[in-house]
Amino acid sequence: MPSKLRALPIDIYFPMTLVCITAETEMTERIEISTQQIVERVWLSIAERRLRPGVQLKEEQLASIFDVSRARVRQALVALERDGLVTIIPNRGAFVCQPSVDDAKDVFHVRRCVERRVVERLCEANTKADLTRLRSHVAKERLANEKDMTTDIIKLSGGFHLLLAEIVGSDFLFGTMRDLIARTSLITAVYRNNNRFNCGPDEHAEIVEAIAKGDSEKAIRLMEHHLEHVESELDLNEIRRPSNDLRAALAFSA
Amino acid sequence: MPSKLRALPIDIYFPMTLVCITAETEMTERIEISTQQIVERVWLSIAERRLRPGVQLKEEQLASIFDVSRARVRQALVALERDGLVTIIPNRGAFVCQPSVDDAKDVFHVRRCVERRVVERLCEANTKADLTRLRSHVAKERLANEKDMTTDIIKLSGGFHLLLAEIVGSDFLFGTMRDLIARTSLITAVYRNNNRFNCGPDEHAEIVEAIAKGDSEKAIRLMEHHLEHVESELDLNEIRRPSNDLRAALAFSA
DNA sequence: GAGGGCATTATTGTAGACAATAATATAGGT
DNA sequence: ACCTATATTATTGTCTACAATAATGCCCTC
Repeated sequence: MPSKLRALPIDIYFPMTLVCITAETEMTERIEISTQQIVERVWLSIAERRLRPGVQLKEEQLASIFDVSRARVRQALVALERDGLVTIIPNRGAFVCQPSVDDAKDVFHVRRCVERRVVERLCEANTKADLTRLRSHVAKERLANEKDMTTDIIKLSGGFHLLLAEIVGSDFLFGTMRDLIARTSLITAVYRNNNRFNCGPDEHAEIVEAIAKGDSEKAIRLMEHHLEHVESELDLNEIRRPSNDLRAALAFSA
Repeated sequence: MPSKLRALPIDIYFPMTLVCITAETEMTERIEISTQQIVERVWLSIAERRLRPGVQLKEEQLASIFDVSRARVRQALVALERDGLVTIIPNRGAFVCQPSVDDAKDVFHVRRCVERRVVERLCEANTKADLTRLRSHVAKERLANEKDMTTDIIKLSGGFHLLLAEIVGSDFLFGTMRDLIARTSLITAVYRNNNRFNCGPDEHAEIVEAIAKGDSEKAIRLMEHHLEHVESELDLNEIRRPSNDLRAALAFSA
């Protein structure tokens, strides 16, 4: 939410490699992992549905998995709680949130409201550079979809909406979108009724072109339709059983 | 933002007494102060303008002032950073944020957008109990204003907007409003050009009555006018010099 | 006298040990 | 056999000491 966030490229928020060992150094030499990186790794694991709602994130377990101190894990958990992805119960621990059906509707309602405004502002004012960024992003999404790279698909489809907010230029809106997308990921992870992750690149492409033409009315309609589409793919009855294999869930998917 | 927040009464977020020693117990007996309480105390100090932007919040200093361990202070600082009130620079420390003029405009823009929607929804659906709560809140504001109780005025004037969001019933909106109000407090603390704190109770009362009548158009107009009024009282040129007397700033104002 | 490098100091960051708490298993009584 | 009280265990919460880092002041050189 603070300005420093927006200054960084989108990819920083969704890094793929986290515990990486450079080829030059010995295997024994380990790269320190930051709090933010722990947050993002858990974020991704939740979004990819490897970490199920209700699972307890035990501090010591996480500490040993990431090979950091418990203190840093604690910080990361506090941050995740603020993002609405985990719930911390005092003296009990941190658990992956189990968003209710009402929570889901709430999030989608706010998204409709906020993204409508985002698209509106974007139609009023946008540069060629903005459109280039958007189109290149959609192209990346297409590629990821074709190659069936799940991790990338998740990162990029959320990233599209984040990119829209970033281009608008409001730090606060950007932060809000970030929150909303994190929650949406959790919600789709819990309730989605098919194998598609979030939203497809085609609908994104249409929105971009509407923005390019400055057709505010059409862009808003497309965005609303797009969000309704995502919401409609949810099955709001099924409740899934959580598994507790943390290590497997946090492992690399590739 | 999580649901448990909304369940609590508003006052929990703005407690007056923090380090309190009950009359029955010995003075030596000290009541443990929680992380949340540290957050709120700093929050209030910033809102009351006793803690100026740019001031460094040194961990050890805070720890000794509140008589808690540094670990707990650290947690509080992380939380405050999430609220956008302080900036943490690694290996340097935590500083009270210095919102730029652009930040200020950004926050007010989003507030106009969000609160417009809140009022709109409130006009569509509200119960007698809701209106009673709102009116009684405004009454409290009036009282605080008459008696010139600065701390209460700050708490309550922010609390009014928070209450609106709470009644709407969206957890996410509520969380967003909480963020916005925290930032607004900081902004008005830095840039306001007179001695009035935030917004007066009269404009709030008008808004409540418009909602009571279900006059959505008027309510929205009043809210927009109200926010413009608050914004217009800001002097966006003056830059004030920060002082470093932490202990005095965190002391009770009364 | 000014600028740059070095030692000192202040502050944050980390780790590990300990205390407090809640969940679980166990034994005893009805 | 089942419920309850107690002991055990697992987990979180907290504190203290130490390491790493950045800012400050000093001295030396040009």
